[in-house]
Amino acid sequence: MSIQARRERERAEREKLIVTAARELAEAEGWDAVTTRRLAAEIEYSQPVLYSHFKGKGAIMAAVAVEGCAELAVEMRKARTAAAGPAEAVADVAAAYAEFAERWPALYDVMFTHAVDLPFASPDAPAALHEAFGELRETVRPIAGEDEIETLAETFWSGLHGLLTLMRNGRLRREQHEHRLAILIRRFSA
Amino acid sequence: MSIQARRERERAEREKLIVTAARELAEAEGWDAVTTRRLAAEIEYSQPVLYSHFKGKGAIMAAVAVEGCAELAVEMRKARTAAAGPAEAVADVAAAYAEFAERWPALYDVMFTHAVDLPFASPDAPAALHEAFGELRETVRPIAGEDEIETLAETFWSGLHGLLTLMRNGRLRREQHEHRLAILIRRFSA
DNA sequence: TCCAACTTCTAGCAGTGCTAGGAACAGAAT
DNA sequence: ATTCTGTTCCTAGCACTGCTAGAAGTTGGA
Repeated sequence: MSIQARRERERAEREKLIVTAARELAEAEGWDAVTTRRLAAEIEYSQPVLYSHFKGKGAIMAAVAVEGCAELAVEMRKARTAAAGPAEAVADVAAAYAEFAERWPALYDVMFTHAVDLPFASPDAPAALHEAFGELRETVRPIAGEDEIETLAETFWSGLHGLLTLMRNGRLRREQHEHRLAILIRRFSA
Repeated sequence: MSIQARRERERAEREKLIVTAARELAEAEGWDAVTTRRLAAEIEYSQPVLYSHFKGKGAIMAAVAVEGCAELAVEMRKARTAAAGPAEAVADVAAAYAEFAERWPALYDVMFTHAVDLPFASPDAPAALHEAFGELRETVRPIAGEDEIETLAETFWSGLHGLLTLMRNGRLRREQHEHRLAILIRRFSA
């Protein structure tokens, strides 16, 4: 029994290692650099080992995405609970979201831009996804007015997401980022 | 002279053919299906011909993106000039934008999601890009309040872009689309 | 008819995600 | 101590990608 337990533990560690290596490599050199060969070399195993853990490269990316969602949820929760009031919470959570996306662009991409096949807006989405969205929902709850909360949260999220993605791929003037963020927050807090 | 003119004309036609074929293939089967081999077969020439017109696949995608921007600009202008007033213009242009993105998802992707290397938020961006953004700018001008118009346009655009992209890759509940659009418009028209 | 210039194609490179089949290893049984 | 058995792992290879060098073909003018 014990030796099988050790094996399973080691397997789990290696799986974690794969996800971490993929994430770090993506963050350092972009997702294009994350090839199965390169990733295999990074974890010092051969390619087929990856496929004994994950169905394919997409599944590895999905695992990274889920990890990212969990961390984003933590960041937003910290911002929300530390805020002085509802209006400040909106601003602080938005800032936390933007900082997260700016600090981990590759991670952010795989979470919300790349087409990883994960159930998202549905009950059987991974818990981390629900947690992250839940933070947004709780943040906008006090400023909902007559709007349906869940839908408002989706809309506010879209605003943030649009700002970040369009800026990151060069569609928006970078130096206006803070101004745009302020406009979005003001228009949603009113 | 004349025969050289004919050759240049034929070359231009073939270039147009490449762009059109790429666009149609992408729209029919997604950008993953747009390989240089497939595209070459579609236009009934060999692969290297593509490279005599464009620097690479990325340049072909960029050409499709520019074409898309021009069409989007036309759609938005129609919506804006036909609107009864400033508030209606915002709603109608937003709707036109959303409909465009929904009708041509692959085209929309290459315009604003894929990392085609085109200058965007800069003076030397293609004219079509300026026209499209100009429509957004003119639309929000009357509702700017104390916000800087260009920056407000960027922010409103981000909202629309976020709504469309997050919905299209499954991050948002599709059936709430109209509600989210209404919330965005209301929050920006106020 | 020959030539020069241009156009277009064939064939190939190095890289991708993924997988079949065999080698090497472990622990258990003799 | 040795053989057996089942698992783990790697080598080698598939069909594909974007891209390109160099050969083959075509064209219009001398």
